Amino acid sequence: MPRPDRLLDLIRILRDGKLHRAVDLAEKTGVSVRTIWRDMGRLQAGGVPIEGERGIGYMLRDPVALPPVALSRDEFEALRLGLGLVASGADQTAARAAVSLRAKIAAVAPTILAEAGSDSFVFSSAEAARAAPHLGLIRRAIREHLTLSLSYRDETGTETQRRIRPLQLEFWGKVWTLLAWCELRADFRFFRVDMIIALVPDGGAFMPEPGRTVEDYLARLAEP
Amino acid sequence: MPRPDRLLDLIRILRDGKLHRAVDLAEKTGVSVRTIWRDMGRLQAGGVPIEGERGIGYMLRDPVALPPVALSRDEFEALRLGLGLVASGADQTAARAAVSLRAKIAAVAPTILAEAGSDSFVFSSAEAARAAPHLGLIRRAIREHLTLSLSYRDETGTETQRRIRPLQLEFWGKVWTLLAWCELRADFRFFRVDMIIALVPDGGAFMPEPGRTVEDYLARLAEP
DNA sequence: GACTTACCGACAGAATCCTGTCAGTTGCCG
DNA sequence: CGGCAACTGACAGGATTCTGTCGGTAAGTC
Repeated sequence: MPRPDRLLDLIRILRDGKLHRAVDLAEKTGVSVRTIWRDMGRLQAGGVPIEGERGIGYMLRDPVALPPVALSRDEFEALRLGLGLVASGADQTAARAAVSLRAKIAAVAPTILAEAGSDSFVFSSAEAARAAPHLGLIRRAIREHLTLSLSYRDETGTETQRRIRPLQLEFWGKVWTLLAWCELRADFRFFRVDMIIALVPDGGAFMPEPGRTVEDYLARLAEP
Repeated sequence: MPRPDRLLDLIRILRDGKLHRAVDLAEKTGVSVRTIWRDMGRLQAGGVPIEGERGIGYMLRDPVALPPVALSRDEFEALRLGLGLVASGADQTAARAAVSLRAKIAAVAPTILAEAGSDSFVFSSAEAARAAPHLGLIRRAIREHLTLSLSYRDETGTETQRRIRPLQLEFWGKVWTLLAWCELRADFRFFRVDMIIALVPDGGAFMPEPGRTVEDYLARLAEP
């Protein structure tokens, strides 16, 4: 298994919030304990809040990432105006939060925009931008157990058509991935949402079946 | 020059908005044209909006990145409340923008948060979070030509103290970098803002000097 | 103090990536 | 149609990264 895939699987395993020993993670992923230590170092350096303790093991503190949004100048002004209104409102908690958020937004506004006078922001991640049009449908399909017809271009450029049962959306700080049961391959598959060419409901729905749910996938990761 | 550094320099060169031929970029960076084509493919795959045209050359469409912000649940609610107020206000332009932004934010809210009920967002980029405390001071120093005393840990873990003249902040979708004139080395240097240990005004200021400005640095990149 | 587990650097070998070269195709412009 | 320049795949060689092994330290728990 290539390293990038293993790193993602390690995060998925750790997301259960439980304690894990390196020796167990090594066994699950088929590498040595030394490599797991290197991997953990790599993930921690990359910002994943993993806590390791000698004599104890590893645990993941719950990370939640808000992907960046694209704002037009009007939207940005509306945001500032709205926060101004809340900041001067009667609700003290909301007012303090609005002040705090306004300060944070001011702190991160991009230098290029501020100085170049550009009229619009763009996604910091092109992948998140490309994924955005599909997220709503995917969420609804997951919620309502709808099957979707997917036109997909994988990383080698190969295009395929398939019918999928969407199970779980994940955001990795830059790209969205969709865990789905793929009927073409009769197995779980991960799809980069930004690499979806077309995605439409195909009129079908599915009942969660034993062996084909998120829990089944995670159980597969969890088994020795 | 290692590839990652070359990729950043290519972006810096292309940011002038002018047309560039691969053969010229190759000459500037000391690699073959084939490598420049590979580099361009890599940058485009990574979301940098470079346009290449046969018989013409390369040009960069202006990218602007809004880095993600950290929001507490209260802040997120204040944001939604504020946008709600603006959306129902008299200013039609602001109202439409608020509606639009609210939809965008709803579209990108992370799955984990929405479903897990977590109480806080975190930066999607740990580097951006670590950089945040320094950005305000750096911007002011750039604007007001203040010298700063910098305590810095480089990528090998080595700590140094230096006096710098901040010139330009750049955001690369995950990390902030600061271009400065470094008085210790008497040359331009790039600093990862998230790797700054401490940064304080040292009471000094500087007048822009020939040979030590952003324009001088860019001119150095631009020369054959 | 023993046990448990994280963590590290050094080394050798395997695997992967990068680069330059080469021959070729593709598309824009005049 | 020719000139220009982007763009591609294949190949060989060099550079870099990854991995496992080994001997070791550090820290938490009981």
